[in-house]
Amino acid sequence: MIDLKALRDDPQLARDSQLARGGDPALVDVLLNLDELRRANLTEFEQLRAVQKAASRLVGKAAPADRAAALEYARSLADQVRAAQELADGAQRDLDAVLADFPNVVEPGTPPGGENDYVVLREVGTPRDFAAEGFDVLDHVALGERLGAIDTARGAKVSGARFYYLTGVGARLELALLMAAVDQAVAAGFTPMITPTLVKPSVMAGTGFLGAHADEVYRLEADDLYLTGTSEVALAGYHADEILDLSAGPLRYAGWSACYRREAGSYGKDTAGIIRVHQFHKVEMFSYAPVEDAAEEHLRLLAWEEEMLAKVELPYRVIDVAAGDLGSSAARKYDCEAWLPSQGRYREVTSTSNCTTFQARRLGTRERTATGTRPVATLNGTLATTRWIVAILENHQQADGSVRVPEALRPYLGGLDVLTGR
RNA sequence: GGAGACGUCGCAUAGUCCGGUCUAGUGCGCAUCCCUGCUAAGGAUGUGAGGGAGCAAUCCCUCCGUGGGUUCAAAUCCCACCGUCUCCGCCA
Repeated sequence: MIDLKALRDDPQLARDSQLARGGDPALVDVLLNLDELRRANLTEFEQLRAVQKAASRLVGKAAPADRAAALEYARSLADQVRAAQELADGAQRDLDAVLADFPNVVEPGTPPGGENDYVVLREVGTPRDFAAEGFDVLDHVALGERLGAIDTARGAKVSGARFYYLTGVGARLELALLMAAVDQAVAAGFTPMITPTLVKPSVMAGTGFLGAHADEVYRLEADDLYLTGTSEVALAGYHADEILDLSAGPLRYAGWSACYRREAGSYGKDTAGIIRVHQFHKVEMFSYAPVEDAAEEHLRLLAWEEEMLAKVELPYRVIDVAAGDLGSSAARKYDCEAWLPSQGRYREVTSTSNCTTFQARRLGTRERTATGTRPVATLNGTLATTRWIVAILENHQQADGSVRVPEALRPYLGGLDVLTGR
């Protein structure tokens, strides 16, 4: 939900945002009109209601002789009050309906346009020249098979397409990677969390995942619960309806969870291997920050992501995602994309979003300030996921089909420095 | 799954039977000030959230788990739901 007061103060900002996203700027004026109507109706209702309350109290206090007259007067007001209330409620509903679908206002400076209009901020590390090294690149599917690390065939047998087993060193590599991520987060001051992956509709809606991409989400009809695609949802819901004290700086959580995605509409994309799957694991950073600090915190999250990528020694680039590709809750998003030798291109391995107050308004997460309370900013960013295994296997493969383990992960693999088949 | 108890403005509680004086009381905690001269005690005032009017003091509306209903009037009566706790059963 966006900030209506800010919208009143500077509607142009929201119009520009809509243009950058490829949305309809006229929607801003629809919102303003609905808001004005709502406030007028509410004032009307409140005035009538005050009269009614006074009249009702009079009935209770009236002397027996006056009681009948007082009662008659009080009764005569009831219909008007009811009508005014319905008007006010209706205006509120109309406003909420439009507001619910209105995406966050993008941060000034965000590249306009759609999926392909991202701006590359930097490239870090150099992709290996496998031709110069004298061997052909294997993709992660082949490597996973050789190493006995990934079993997609049996994943499909048991659960269907886009499911997989991590086996042997594959399983160990994932645990090592995620543990390394948790440890890095803890060292940086994050509170580690293992979160619920089934959440209520209110939490799912509050985080903005039931907007345009609602069909991406698994829903358990019988229980009216949603399977989350990221621990961001549970971490955002954690402080719902709470008033936080952020005077000592942002609250930071590192969530570890399984993640579930329907991948509807991605038929034919990344069908092989484990790049795009229905279930995976992720360590996610999540920050609650004062709005003034949000942009700065966003860059810190990005820096922690890059620190983690450096640990696993992957070449990557950082992109500033264009407004139209942001998703409804984000005001800005940076992705890190690791180089995939088998595809000869960069693929997303992290994503960090500044949601400003969009989620906090819906979830009722505020902070106390000298003058009262106000919504906080929420931010999230990937620290490691199952998909990283793809990049690690491919980038660190050796001529004999074995895979070198990045040094930072070796302690988590009992000192193992090379993954070999068996 | 079965039985019972309970959900009130930070925490703890009063209020609910019998609707109006609840415009939600009290204690603790907290804040400011006063007194005191000091690892004490006492006193005064204030102290939930959201929305709105006003330069301001201040005032108005909504919220007593959630949503409906009855009524001139609901914390209080009715219905449904959610949650918590205790005991039992079943299962990791």
